Amino acid sequence: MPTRPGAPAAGAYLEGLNPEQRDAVVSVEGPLLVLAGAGTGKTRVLTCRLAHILNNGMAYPSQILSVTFTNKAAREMRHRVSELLGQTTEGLPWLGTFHSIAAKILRIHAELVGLKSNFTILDTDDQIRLLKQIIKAENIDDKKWTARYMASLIDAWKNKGLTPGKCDPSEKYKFAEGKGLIIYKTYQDRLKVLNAADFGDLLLHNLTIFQNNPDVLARYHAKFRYILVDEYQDTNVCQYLWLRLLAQGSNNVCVVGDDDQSIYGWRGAEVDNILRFESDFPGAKVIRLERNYRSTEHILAAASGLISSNKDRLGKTLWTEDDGGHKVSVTGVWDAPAEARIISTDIENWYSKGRKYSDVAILVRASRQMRSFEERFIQIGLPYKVIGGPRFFERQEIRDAHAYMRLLVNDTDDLAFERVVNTPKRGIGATSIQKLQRAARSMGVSLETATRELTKTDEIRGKARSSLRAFCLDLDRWRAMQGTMRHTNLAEQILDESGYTQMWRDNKDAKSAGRLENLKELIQAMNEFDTLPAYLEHISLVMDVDKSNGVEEDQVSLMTLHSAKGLEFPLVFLPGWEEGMFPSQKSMDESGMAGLEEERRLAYVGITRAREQAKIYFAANRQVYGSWQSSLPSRFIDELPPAHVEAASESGLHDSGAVAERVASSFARSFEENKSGPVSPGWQRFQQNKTKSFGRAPKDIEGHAVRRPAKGKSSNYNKGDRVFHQKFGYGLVTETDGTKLTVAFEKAGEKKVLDGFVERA
DNA sequence: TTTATACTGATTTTT
DNA sequence: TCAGTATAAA
Repeated sequence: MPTRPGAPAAGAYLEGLNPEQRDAVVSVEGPLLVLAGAGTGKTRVLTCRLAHILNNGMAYPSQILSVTFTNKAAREMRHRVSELLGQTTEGLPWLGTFHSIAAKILRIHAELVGLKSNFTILDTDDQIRLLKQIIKAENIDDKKWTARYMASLIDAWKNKGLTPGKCDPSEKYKFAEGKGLIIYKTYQDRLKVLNAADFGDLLLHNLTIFQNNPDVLARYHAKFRYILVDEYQDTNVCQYLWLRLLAQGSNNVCVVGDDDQSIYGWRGAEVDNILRFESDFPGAKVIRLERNYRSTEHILAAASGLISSNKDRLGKTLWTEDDGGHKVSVTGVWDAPAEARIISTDIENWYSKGRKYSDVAILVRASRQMRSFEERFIQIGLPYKVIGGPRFFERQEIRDAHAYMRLLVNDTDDLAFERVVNTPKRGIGATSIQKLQRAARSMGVSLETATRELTKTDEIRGKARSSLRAFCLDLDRWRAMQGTMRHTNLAEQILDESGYTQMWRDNKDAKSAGRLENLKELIQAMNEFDTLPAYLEHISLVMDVDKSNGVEEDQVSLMTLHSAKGLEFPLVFLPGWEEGMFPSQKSMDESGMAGLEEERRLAYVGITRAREQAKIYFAANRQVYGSWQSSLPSRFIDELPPAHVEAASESGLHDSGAVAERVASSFARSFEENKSGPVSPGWQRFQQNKTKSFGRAPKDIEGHAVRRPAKGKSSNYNKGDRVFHQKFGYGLVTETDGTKLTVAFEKAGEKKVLDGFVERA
C-alpha cells in the first residue's frame, strides 16, 4: 500500500466536514450520486474523497479516473488535492477533462478507428471550413444549409453517441435536401483521410473502440479502480455511455452534480442522466448536500422558491445557519442606460462603504447586454473586467500562426495549408486553390505535395505559380531549421519571413496593434513548452489561457449567467429580467417547457452566486436589434417568494400585490432620470465620491421619486382610453390585464406596456 | 484577385 | 444596431 511521506495524519482532511460531506467522502465502494446544491462544498467533497482514497492506499494515483468539464476545474482539483496531501500529486495521470482523457485513450488505440496516433484535433474553425467544401461539392443550397448549421447537426449526433452508421436513416430526409447523413458520412471520411478528429470524435471514437473491442475495454476496467465525475448534470449521452462502459469494471463510480444547475441542455447535456442515475446504477447510494455555506437565508429562500416552479427535479432543500441578511431586491428601470446608471451608482455606494469592486458581479443573460454597462463604466471610470467572451486561442491571428506551425510539423495538414497559403496575400486565389485540391484528390496526396507537383507543370501559371513555389521553398527552409534552434525563435522567424507580421503592421485598422501584441503573447505561451509538437497538442485541448499572472486587480466582474456557474460574489446584480430577454424567447420557442425550465435554472444559478446581496432589475424598454421594444417584467420575478423580496422603492414596500406590481412605483425615478441632462446624476456622484470622504450618500441623488407615477394596484385605465407614452407616443388602450395594458399606438403599432409608463392624453 | 458596398440575421460556450 | 458575409466592380 502506498503511503506518502510527508502526508498529513490519516483522516486529517475529514476534520471540518459536516456529516453528509463526510459520508460522501468515505463511501467509496459502489455507485454514489452526490447531489450537491449551490454552495454546499462540492469541490471540497470531491478533493477530500480523492485524498481519502489515496491516503488509505485504496488505489494508486494511476488507478483513479477523475473527469471534469473544464480545464479550470481540473486544475483546481489537482491543486487542492496536492494541498491536502502535501506536495505529492505529480501522479493522478487520469485527472482531466472528458476531452483530454478521451484524447489520451484515443492516441493509444487510434488505429482501431482508422486514425494514426498522431492525429490532429480540429477546432470549430477547421470544422466549418471542411464542411463548407463538402456542402459545395454535394451541390446543396449552402444558404439554407449553412456549414455552421450542419456542424451543429453533426455535433448533436455525436453528442448522442451516434456514428453515421447508427443514425436513424429516416432522419436523413429532414436535413440538407435529404443529404444530411451523406454529409455526415463524407465529413467523417474526410477526417479520416486528414488523420484528424474533431472534439466530438474524441469521445465518440472512444465509444466505438470500447464497444468493438472488449479486450481493450477490459484493460481499462482493470485499470480504473475508482471513477469520479464532476458536474454530472452537464454530461451528454455520449459521455454518459462512455462512463457507463468504464464503470462496468469496478462499479465504484461517484458522480457529483446538481440537477438544478443544469444549464447546458442546448449543447447536448441531458439532465436525464442525473435524474436517472439511481436506476442506471442499481444499488446506488444518494447523498444530498443541503447545507449551504455561501448565501444568506433570504437569498437562499428566494432561489429555492423560484426553482420550485420546475417540475423535473430530484429535489433538495438548501438551508443555512446564516439567517437574515438583505432581501433580494427587485427594481424597475426605464431602459438599459438607466439600468447601467443605477447599478453603477450602487456599485459606487458599495465601494464608498469600504468594500471592494471585486466583490461585485453583474450577470447578464446575453452578452449584448454588456454593452450599456461597458459604456457607462468607461464613462465614469469604474474599473471592470469582462469574463468569458472570445478566447485568446480563437483569435484570427493566433489561429493563423498556429496554422503555420501545424503545417511545419505535419505536411499533410491540408486545413492548415489552406489557411496560410494565401495569408498574407500572395496572389493565390480561389481558382488556384481549387486546382490544387482537385490534383491532390486525384493523386491521393496532401495539398502540399500536390502543390510541389503541380508547380512543375503549366497547370498553374504566372504569379500564383511563382508564389506557390516560393511558399514551398519557405516551408523547406523552416523545416530544416527545426532542431537547430529553439521553437519559439523559429516561430518568430516564420511569422516575420512569411510576411505575416508585416501584414498586420501595414494594416491601419485599430485592432492591428493588439494583434501584434497577441502574437508576442503567443510566443510567451510557447516558451512554457519544450517542443513545438508538445505545445500544439496542449493548445488543441486547452483553449483557455491562465490569465492569473500578475496582481489581482480590484475590478467589477461582468459576465453571462452561464460563465458565472461555480463562482460567488458578495454582491450580485441581475439586470434584464424581462419577458423575452430572460426567459429568452428563443429558448422557449426552440425547446418549449424544457427550455423555460432551463432558463429558470439559469435564474437559480444567478441568484445563488450571491453571498450577501442579490439585486434584480427589469427595464420597461429595450432596444432589440436597433428598434425599441417595450417589455414586461420577467415571470421569474413573480415566481420569487414575496417574503424574501423587496421592491426597491419606498412607495412599494408595503403593498401586498405581486412583486412586479410593487415595483411599478419605482419606475418613477428612472423615468425622471431619463429626462435629466447630459451630466448624469451618477457622474456627479462619482465626482463627489472621488474628492469627498464617504458619508452616507443622500438617497435621492439618483433622482428618487420627484414625481409620483400612476400607482401600481390594478389598472386605472380602461379599454378605449387615449394614452401617451414617452417612447411610443399616443395610442388607444385595446386591452387591460391587471397593470398590463395593450395599447395600439398611432405610430409604433400595438405594444404591451405597464400602466406606470403611460399617462392620460 | 482584391476591394468596396449591399445585405442578412442575430443566446447561452466548452473542448 | 452592427458584424460578418455575399456580390459586384476595379
